Amino acid sequence: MRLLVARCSATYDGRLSSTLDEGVRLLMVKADGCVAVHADVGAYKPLNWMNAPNHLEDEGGRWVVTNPAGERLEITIHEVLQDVRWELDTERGLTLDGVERELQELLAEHPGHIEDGLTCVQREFRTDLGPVDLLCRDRDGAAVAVEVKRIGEIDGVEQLTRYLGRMERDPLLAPVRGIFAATVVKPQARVLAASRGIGWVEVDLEDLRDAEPTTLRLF
Amino acid sequence: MRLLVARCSATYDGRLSSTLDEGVRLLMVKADGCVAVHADVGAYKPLNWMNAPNHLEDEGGRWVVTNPAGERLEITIHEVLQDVRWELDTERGLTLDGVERELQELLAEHPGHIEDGLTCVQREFRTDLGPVDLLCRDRDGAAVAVEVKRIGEIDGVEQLTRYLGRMERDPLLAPVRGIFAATVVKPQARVLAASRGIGWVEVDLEDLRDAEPTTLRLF
DNA sequence: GTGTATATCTCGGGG
DNA sequence: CCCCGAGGTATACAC
Repeated sequence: MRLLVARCSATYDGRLSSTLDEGVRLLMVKADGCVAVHADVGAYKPLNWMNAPNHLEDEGGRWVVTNPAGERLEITIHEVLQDVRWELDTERGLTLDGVERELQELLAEHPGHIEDGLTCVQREFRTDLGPVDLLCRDRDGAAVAVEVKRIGEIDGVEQLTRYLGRMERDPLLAPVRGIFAATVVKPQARVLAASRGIGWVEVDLEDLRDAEPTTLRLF
Repeated sequence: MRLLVARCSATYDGRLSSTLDEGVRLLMVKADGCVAVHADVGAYKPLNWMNAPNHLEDEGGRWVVTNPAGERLEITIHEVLQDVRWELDTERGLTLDGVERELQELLAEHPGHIEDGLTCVQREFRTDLGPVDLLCRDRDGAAVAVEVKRIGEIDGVEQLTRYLGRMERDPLLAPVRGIFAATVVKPQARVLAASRGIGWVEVDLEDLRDAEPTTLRLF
């Protein structure tokens, strides 16, 4: 990784255009070639950047970074304050827990937390508009499509609505009810779901984690 | 900005949980207090981070970063390779052109590029599900809701559909036609729009920029 | 490669 | 403060 602290300015032309006024910034070039221009504020997002794969033309006082998509980042370097290189790890070595995936797995294991008497038939049930998170049957054997989110917002209701529209056409499934399951369901999502006859439920991640594995119940 | 190159490991607990194996990484602390752990790959996204506002407890071999939301990032530092501080600019100094905002402004100025004879009544017309980009009238005086996107994808059609549903309830507006305007309209968005009786049109940003300001046409 | 869904998204604006 | 929408979103994954 190359860390260049410099007074610089920049222009970007690609998906849109931007100009960056002269100022002291950090230019970070990673081992994979990606370039980022950081100010001393703004979370982790750089002011300008160019991801790999790209080509960096280092003309000393001017960097021209281009990529196969025809985007172009040009950095003019007015004054160099530091220019160092370090060999860092290129392995991520990062493991995540608690993303939507885990929530979906837990709910597939414990569909009763969504609705009493619900059983899970299939995860990632395919429609031609994308996969439904859970295909279930209720206590009466009727099909129930469940969309799972960590945070339940309006987009998730739209997603479920599209899937339901497709599933209704399948005589083996129809009629299909929809349930929107999330740790939090935002107000607008509740309203939209209700207006479309879609149920919604807030589930507790800790409760799910603490729940007995269903397989053990057989013993 | 503090730039610490170190062999370190980390754990994060907050919106989710993660563990980061030991490795050589860059720890970046910006003037606003935000912390980021960068590997030598992965575009501009850090492996771990904690945005401002937060509190950094630097115990030398261990950093504990906490924030008001109760999130916690703990970094164990096994070996320091570099530890420097620089005063960088905290102004962004960045200007963008060609974002959706500009497209919306240009189309409000030149609604004829959307449909012949169209006039713009209002920008950001409020419905209780959010603002419609442009409220227009066609040559016959009928209301037309226009949703503007740089890239026209399926979500934009869903958005416009929601707004239309609300606007249809307003006797002063109904009936309301919908038009989806974007520099590019993706195939699936075209299909969905068509299936809902929503028109779509691809507009050329360069043409719009080159178009005479309508105010000048009066002279 | 396109299309779709997720993200500790980030960021900005409006009520 | 939350809610909502845009983003050069980035990123992973399926087809």
